[in-house]
Amino acid sequence: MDPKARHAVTVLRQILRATEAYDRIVTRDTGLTSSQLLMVQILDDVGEASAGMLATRMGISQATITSLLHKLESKGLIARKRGDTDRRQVWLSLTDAGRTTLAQAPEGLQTKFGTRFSSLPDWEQSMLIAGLERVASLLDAENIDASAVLTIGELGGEQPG
Amino acid sequence: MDPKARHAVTVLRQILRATEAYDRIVTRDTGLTSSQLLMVQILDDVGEASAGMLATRMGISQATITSLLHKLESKGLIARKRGDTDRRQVWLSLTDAGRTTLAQAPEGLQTKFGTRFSSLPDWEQSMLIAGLERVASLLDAENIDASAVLTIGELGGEQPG
DNA sequence: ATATTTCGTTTGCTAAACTAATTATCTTTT
DNA sequence: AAAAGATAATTAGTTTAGCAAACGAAATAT
Repeated sequence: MDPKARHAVTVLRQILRATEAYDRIVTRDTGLTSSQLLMVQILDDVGEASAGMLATRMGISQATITSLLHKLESKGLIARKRGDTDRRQVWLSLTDAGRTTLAQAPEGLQTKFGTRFSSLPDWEQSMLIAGLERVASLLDAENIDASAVLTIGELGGEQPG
Repeated sequence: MDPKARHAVTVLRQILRATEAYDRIVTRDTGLTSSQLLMVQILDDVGEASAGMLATRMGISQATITSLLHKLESKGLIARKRGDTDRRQVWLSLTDAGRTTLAQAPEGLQTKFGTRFSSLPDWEQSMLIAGLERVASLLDAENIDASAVLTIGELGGEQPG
């Protein structure tokens, strides 16, 4: 692999790591981990959602949703309600406490990074965004998902699925 | 928050999520998690490194290095050797099996992001890396506290601590 | 010689995420 | 209507990353 490509990957990982470290701070401040925060934010967005919908939207499994839900429920931030038409479903929504917490913990990652970002000169903001979008397109999860497995399957003996 | 800042955050999220999804695929296909793979790659790069150097380079704690090391050692990919001049140090290097695995495994990263990235014109590669590093520094700034913030520029009213 | 620092390891914890199996409920098919 | 199948959420159990704190061993400073 090109040295530059490798370097790019390294920096990407640094960003990941920085974000994680960042998350820890947010967690300390808000009492919510980033996944939990995201869940709360989405619920604030959509008002109400079933567990499965959240799973899809967050890109994680239902089991993980359940476990996040436990935590948020025990903190009193989310309420659950059995579905009317379909009693298997569990509808989730923010409690008042949830909304309050969200209002106080405004946007976690967004605030600080956003503030710093906003203070950059306009041309640099544009440039960074363009770069990030480029990287995102290079990473593009869907594309990878479909084709990568097939490509790689030829490597060794084992076949996923 | 600025629309641009918000947008930047959104794209950043996309990148994070894409990367995570990506990691899962790489892990499935190579048998190495992304952290493990990175460790192997670095060792391939530098030939030999002490545990502490790896920790610094990877941006994780020594304790975590040790635990990754255990896994890679048990897979026979990495060998350890006590330092000659300083016997506290542990020098790590790839075994033949490690090199072999890496030679087969990198398809995961190469075929997609790496290949795509490598195919970009050189100036764009440099630009993207610079942008990523900038973003990393923005994310990191909060962590590293006031001193780093100054390096980045006059940012705004807020003072950590 | 003694104290301090440094390097790596161990221990013990948190949190996310997965899979597989289970329960409860809906939907089809017979 | 009863049996079979599909779907929603949960539970159980596992893996992995990561950290901090305590610790032993070795190097360095006093």
